[in-house]
Amino acid sequence: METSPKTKRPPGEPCCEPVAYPDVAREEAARMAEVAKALGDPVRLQLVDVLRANAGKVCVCELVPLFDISQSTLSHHLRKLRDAGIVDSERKGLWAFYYVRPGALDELAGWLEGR
Amino acid sequence: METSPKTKRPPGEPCCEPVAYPDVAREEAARMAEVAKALGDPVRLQLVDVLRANAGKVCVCELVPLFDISQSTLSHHLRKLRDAGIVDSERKGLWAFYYVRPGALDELAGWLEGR
DNA sequence: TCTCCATATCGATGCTCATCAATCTACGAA
DNA sequence: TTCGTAGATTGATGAGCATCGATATGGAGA
Repeated sequence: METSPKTKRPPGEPCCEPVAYPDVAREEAARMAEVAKALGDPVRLQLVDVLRANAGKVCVCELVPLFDISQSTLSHHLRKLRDAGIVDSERKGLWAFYYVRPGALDELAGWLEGR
Repeated sequence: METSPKTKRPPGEPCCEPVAYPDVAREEAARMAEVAKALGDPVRLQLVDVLRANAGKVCVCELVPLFDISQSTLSHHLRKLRDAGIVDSERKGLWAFYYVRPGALDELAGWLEGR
């Protein structure tokens, strides 16, 4: 946890129970935070929502008209989601089909539910 | 959904099923994205983890030594979490006790679980 | 081959973020 | 009222982000 004291406990009465170390480890927290960060944009969250509702059937050309952003910006968001490991894509000829990777949201979902 | 076409469908065969509108509305997506964004930092995610594990018992002076960041940075993170509606605080004398607001994570958790 | 189309990438821009040291604000105790 | 302490705020800085238009890539069809 890299615990290096920045303030020393006052000599008097303590303010609360001993100490409270985080249950989740650094790497675990880093992984989940990365996923959360990728979902921390309304467009990307809705993208995941659409992709999840239409598993493997949505191509980018159908995604573009759903949002008031340029095609290049949408492509950028899809890349962010892919870099976070949330989605992946498959090309068929000219078109690219995106889908939510199975289990990609499980760890974060589980933690949010309180394990 | 503010659907204003940026590209026109080609006249030939369609690439996929009609269209796929997002299930989650704009405001819903914006709310959940705000929460996700606040959790999109490893320190903040671990902060929520600690606070949740020690409901109402952890004061800031116990939080500071857990992370390798300055006191002012920690305070900044706590404020972000409060602004996102995830945590709240209560002062007792010199000390401030933070806690996770009940139900604050429910909407996002529910969506992640697939409703 | 040449051309058109879907998608990705690039480069620029303005905004937001995480971080720190320094300072400010309350409050408790002496 | 004076002093020390817990926590918040401020101001600065460098990094990262969302967005765009323009351009590149690469497959399909003529």
